[in-house]
Amino acid sequence: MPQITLHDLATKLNISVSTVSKALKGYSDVSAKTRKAVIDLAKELNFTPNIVASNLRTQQTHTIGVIVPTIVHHFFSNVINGIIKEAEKSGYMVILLQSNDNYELEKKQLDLLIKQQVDGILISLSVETTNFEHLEKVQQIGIPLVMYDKISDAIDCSKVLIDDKKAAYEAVSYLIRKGYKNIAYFGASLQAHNFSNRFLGYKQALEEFRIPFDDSLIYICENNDEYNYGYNNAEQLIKDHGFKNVDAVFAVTDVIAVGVSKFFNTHSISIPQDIAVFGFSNWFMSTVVTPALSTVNQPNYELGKKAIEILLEEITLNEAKKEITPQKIILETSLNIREST
Amino acid sequence: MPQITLHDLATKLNISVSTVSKALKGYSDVSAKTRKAVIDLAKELNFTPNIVASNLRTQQTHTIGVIVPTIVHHFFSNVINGIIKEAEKSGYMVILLQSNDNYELEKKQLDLLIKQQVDGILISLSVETTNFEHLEKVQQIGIPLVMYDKISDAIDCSKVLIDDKKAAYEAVSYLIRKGYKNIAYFGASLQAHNFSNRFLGYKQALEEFRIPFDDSLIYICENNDEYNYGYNNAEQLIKDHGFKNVDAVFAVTDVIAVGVSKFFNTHSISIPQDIAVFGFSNWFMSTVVTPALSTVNQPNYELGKKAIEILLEEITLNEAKKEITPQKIILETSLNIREST
DNA sequence: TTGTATGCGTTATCAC
DNA sequence: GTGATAACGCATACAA
Repeated sequence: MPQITLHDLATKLNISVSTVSKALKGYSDVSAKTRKAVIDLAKELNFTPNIVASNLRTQQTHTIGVIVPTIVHHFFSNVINGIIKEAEKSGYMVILLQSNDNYELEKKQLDLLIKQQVDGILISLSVETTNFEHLEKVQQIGIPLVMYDKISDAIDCSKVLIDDKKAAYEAVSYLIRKGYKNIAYFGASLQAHNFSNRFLGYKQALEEFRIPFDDSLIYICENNDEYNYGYNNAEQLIKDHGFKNVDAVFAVTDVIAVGVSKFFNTHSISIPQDIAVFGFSNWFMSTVVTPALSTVNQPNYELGKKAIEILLEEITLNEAKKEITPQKIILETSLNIREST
Repeated sequence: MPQITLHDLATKLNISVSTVSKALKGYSDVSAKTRKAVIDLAKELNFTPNIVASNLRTQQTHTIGVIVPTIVHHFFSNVINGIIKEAEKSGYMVILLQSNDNYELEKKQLDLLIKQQVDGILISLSVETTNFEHLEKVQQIGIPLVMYDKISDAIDCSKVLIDDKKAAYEAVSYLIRKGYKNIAYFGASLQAHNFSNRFLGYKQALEEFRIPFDDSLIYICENNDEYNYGYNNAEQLIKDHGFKNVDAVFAVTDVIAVGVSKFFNTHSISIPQDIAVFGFSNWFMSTVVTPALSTVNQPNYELGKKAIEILLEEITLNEAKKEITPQKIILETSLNIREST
């Protein structure tokens, strides 16, 4: 099944390849008659241009690379969904790579994308990433780069994210206003930009309401097993403080919060009467668990969509050799108050 | 930042482009000395071959296309994960597309992948797909095609899947042996290959144990809102039969089962004392809900991994102009018995 | 308005 | 062992 080429069309019509090319690309300097002839024949023979040849010629691949720490994750899979759908609308294909939150892998994958000559790159950083040379390299080569969710201020590029600090602040403030005073913080690695900001939001709320910060109420999960971390540390929390001296848990992810709830549920500690639980992310499951989880509603599909939109704009600018002005987009979050608080 | 080319290396070394190319590709007819010189210089200048030019020349893109009905789904995101990780190991990049269970979109996306000249395609069919010309087209063009999970026997290509009928049969048999007799079936669209087979498995188990099939115990969800379907039809089930005349629910997905459980939990129907609940797929959440859900354990990462392995084999055969013999791989499932039965 | 010539960077064939 | 040359298919500056 040999593919039809411009050359084939040209010989059949007894005209030159360049005229055929121009006709198909709608250039003005082709007579209406020949244009029609070319287009008709192309349709008849089901001609599709060889995209690889075109790529070589134009130095564009109409392909973008996306790096994500984990695919199997309600938040990220929604982001990916947003990215892919929008990209397709604009005729771009998405190459998806998973860094596994591993710095070395992330670095290697950026190199792969560079070699692949993608037109642009979207990345959410691995937790481990503290060195940014690999990202600078992308920029030096001149490939538009946009970060989403897990970003770093060390790199001057466009970013799409939420205000983690503010979101956490609002959640914890809500708890305090509701009368909760001894609020445990169930966090994840402070090395990660998002989580350290959520921690700051927690502290800010305490400060503002003049509640002393109590270090013994802080629990940090350093690995990825959030559910069990939530479950086990809920147990530890009760051991450490008894359930009379703690009246709420603010968890930085819904999965942690669900783990916490599971422990309380199976140990006759009632939510929210004995202890309230607040999550983060509005995962589908948070409505499903009993009692339904109060949580921070975080836009995920929207985030992916916005990120790719900006990237595509920058790709366009880049191809027109115009200056790119990095922008930082902060998407709105809100609180979903349900039964657990 | 102009990329280094073979030509650059050649002029710097005062040798020809073809020699440089051969040296880098390890051809035997290059003296050890020049080979070393070339390789050293390439390393020094950080030369990376232009992959697009190479693609044009070799007619391979080292890219594979993956079509999935839904990305945001615990099962599929795990499959995707398996695919991507394995592909990367072999130096292949994955272009991911979501059909949204829409036939027209699926067709369009296959065309996109053809145009993109991917070396192979992995597809899980949309529920709507009953016409298979678009898949035949892929085969005619000569692009290796492998189906996973949602397959069709109408196309003669390799397939990787589980035995849905057997899995359902085993689950329902287990329930019957445990003493449950009035087992409701909570299914999804019978148009889908998987679900119709699960239904057959259900019926087979009843037959074998001489339990009469009761049409009024069959509930089918035609849309995608599985959770609410489970919840609402649990309600309907109780209305229709009362909870004395039904003692178990076999749901064809965990999400449905979780919806069912939620209804029972919030209406003082105890699981499994009043009614048992069995799910399908071993979603992470099935361990988390209370009571923990018994379910069919379905390999997901493995399925993706196996599918891409076969595809890569076929790509290799294809490039060597060798015959491809389609194979059908059935992966093993098992039962995870937990608290809900 | 149309055609010619050239280049994108790599690879493969075939002389030398 | 090395190099000149063509080819992959398309796009464009320039000539006619």
